Amino acid sequence: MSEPFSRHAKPAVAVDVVLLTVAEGALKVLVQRHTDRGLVLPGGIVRIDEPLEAAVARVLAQKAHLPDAFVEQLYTFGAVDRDPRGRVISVAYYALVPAERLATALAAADDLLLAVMDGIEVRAPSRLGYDHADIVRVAVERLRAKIDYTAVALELLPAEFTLRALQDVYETILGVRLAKPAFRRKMLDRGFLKPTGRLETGGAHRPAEIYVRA
Amino acid sequence: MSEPFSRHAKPAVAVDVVLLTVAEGALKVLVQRHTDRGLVLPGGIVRIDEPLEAAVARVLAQKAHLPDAFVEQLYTFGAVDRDPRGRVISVAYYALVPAERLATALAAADDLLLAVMDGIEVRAPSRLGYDHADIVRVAVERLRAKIDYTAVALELLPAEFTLRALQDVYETILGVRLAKPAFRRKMLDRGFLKPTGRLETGGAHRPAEIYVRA
DNA sequence: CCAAAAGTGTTGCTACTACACCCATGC
DNA sequence: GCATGGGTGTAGTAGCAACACTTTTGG
Repeated sequence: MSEPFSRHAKPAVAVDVVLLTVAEGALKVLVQRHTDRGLVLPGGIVRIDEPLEAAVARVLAQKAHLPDAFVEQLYTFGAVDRDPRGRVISVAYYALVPAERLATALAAADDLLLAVMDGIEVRAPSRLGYDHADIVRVAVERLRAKIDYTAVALELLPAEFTLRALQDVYETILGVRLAKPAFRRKMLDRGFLKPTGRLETGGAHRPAEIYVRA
Repeated sequence: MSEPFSRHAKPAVAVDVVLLTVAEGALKVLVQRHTDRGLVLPGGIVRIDEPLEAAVARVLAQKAHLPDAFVEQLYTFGAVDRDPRGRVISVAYYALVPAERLATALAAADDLLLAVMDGIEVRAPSRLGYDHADIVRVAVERLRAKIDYTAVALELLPAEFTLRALQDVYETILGVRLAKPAFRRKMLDRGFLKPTGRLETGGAHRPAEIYVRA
């Protein structure tokens, strides 16, 4: 692939990934320790012959050992001074993954951790570098908006789940308590879910039915 | 501003603008004649020290003599082969403008014209170059989605307008006929509109009240 | 008075909320 | 049996669509 418009100095193009998951009743973001910038989102420079989605997949595979995940483009951040090293335009993506799928990656890489969200702000353990807190904010706002007219929440759960688990995901993301009967009926009416007929076991109460994605 | 990551070949970054307007009962998009690519969207390369929104404003000012307009980021298109001259990543924006504001620009520049939309596809007078038809499709889908939970439609009308004119804009964009009483009440209940008390004149029928944005 | 379009009132349906209740399990 | 959480039924309400109707202008 040739290099066009080479008379002008060019910005660098990066992708940054906001990988969100729900664990222990909280929304969390995958971040990585950066030597002199504190915590930052996983990301990387887009190669000259690499599609944007391929760059995202590469970042996810390298950093989080995730060969596949739900990924969607979020927004492109292009402020001139967002990176002190020079002009870097970042095409941000967000990814949704069930918490279980991150366990091995977190155990293997000691520079990765899950930062806890407090509403739409990253709270623990510290602020993010660059404009990455802004990017996370936009990602959570997008997720909150999408959650109640699409089935994206299912990306945060394993293949089989109960309605209670799904409701917990909604309540965690939206930061509100929802009424159980209304939630049940809304979800079932939409047709995103399919009952398996099988039941959960182990609780000291009536076992819940197990659902899968329709 | 320095140039980081200069060991690698970099993609060029461009902005492309989908400027939409409603005129003569049709949704139209501003396009420009390109010497060897047919019709294309107005756009330009982002300068090394220029924010993305500034590049958009520059394009709109140069091409359409619009110093200000409603503009929102749409999506970033990064397919490797989308431009045969080389790797160009395009951050697409859409803009909404009342048709009257385009009259002078269209009269002055003979390489600009308004292509007519047929649903979400550009119809007349011919196909667009590059992947610009895809970009327009995404823009119209976004507009259709936003129109019924935000006040963006008002950007397509002059400062003062009647409910009938607003309904025409909705019907044109969505491609459906709407019921007048339902439309009236929905718009008024939302609080986007403010009645002026003044009435339209001239029609051979009861004059309509004039509204402005709330 | 008539045509045309603006604007209103009324009814019925749908969807969501709130609340009360019943069901199945472990202990 | 009791505590716990899963699951259902029902009644009230808010929003929206359909339809019929009234109002105000020009001719």
